[in-house]
Amino acid sequence: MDVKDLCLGALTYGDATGYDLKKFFENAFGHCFLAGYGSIYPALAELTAEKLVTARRVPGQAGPSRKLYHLTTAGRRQFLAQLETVEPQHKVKSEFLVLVHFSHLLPPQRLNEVLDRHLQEIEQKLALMEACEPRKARGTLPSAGARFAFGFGKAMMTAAREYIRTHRHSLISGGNGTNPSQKPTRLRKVAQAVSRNRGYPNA
Amino acid sequence: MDVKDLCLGALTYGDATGYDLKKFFENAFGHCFLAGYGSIYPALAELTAEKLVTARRVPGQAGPSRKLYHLTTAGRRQFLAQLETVEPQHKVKSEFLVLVHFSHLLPPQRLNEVLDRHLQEIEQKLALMEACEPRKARGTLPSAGARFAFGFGKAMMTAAREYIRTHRHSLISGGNGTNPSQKPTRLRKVAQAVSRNRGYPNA
DNA sequence: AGATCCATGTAAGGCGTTACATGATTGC
DNA sequence: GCAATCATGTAACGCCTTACATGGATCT
Repeated sequence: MDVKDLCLGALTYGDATGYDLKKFFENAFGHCFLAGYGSIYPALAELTAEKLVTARRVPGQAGPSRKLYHLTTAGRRQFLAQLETVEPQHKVKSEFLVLVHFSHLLPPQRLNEVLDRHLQEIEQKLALMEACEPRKARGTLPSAGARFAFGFGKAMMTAAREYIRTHRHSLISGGNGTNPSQKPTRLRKVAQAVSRNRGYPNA
Repeated sequence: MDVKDLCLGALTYGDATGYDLKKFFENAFGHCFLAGYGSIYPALAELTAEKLVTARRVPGQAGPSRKLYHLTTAGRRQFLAQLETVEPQHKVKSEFLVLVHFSHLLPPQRLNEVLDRHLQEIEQKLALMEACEPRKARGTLPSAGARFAFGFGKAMMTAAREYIRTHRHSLISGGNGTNPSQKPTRLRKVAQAVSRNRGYPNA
């Protein structure tokens, strides 16, 4: 599932410009799938070439010349097929957690900054989601799926916030800083602690 | 923060081979930062060229010829500097949530499969984490940071599981399938519902 | 008048993923 | 003997990110 598919999906809700799509992605998928203009416009060009969408120029109007994209029947069919065949992955890439993992190598002040900033970001995103909540916002997205995905995001962020709030003390109390007085952990032991790992592909 | 940095970080725990590093990443960062051999070996080669690590061949021994990597002083210094300067991001890319968002376009059976499989995966990862829990596993990683990062991952997965369990009914009850009887949502309206979006970069 | 929004694109580069290639050793 | 584990690497490809380039319209 790439940006092209996401565009097809978004266009099931109606015609839109590349610019609209970006905004839509921020509102509807901000917590689970971001895409920038640098991905969207090339994606739309390819989709047009594949006849999965059609482009219609809308010159007059307010603002600069726009290009309204429209989902074709083939495009809709392809999207539905895609939905049935992709294996739904859920990946987290968190430099934040890596940093925290190594908090014993961090100056306490920096650690606090990192923690505070992360809490702030969570608060911010939560507020943003609140603002375009499916049920009450104008231009509602009423589908049960949209509500579920939204609620999921909110649940995750709330849980993250709670965890940080209730556990951050454990990071600061355990006298850290530049103190190298711990008996070194052997990496190889840790690596082999759990042998047969089903669940992680090679590559 | 890329795979190179992660390797430096792991090597603060002691010397290791590329193979060990992969295992270590799975155990310690499986829930927040995965890396495959295709990233790790090139990363180690570059780090060696930059003199941030040194490689020592260990020929005899059991198994094939191994290369033990060792963090140099410069490497350690660079890692510490990195920890202080990187901005800690936390990104989620979830095709799962996208799929669920569009559940009204999915056959109910497929939806259930997707949900069940995701629950299964959560359960699996939870079990895996349980197995290499910092406190009780051999080769313990005793740092408060490691415990925090671990607990965070567990909290997220538990929250996800609970959310899916308690809300999945809302996806199935609302008669979906191939029923196109809803008044169409205008995408442009949704896109513009929340205007000034602080928090998402352009690009 | 200046900032911000609307709007569309291109180009290079970065980084990771996937697939391929190889081979010894250990356990069943 | 066969499968799995240990072990190291390469090469191509894919996809996104970042930066650049441009310009009218609206709001303050």
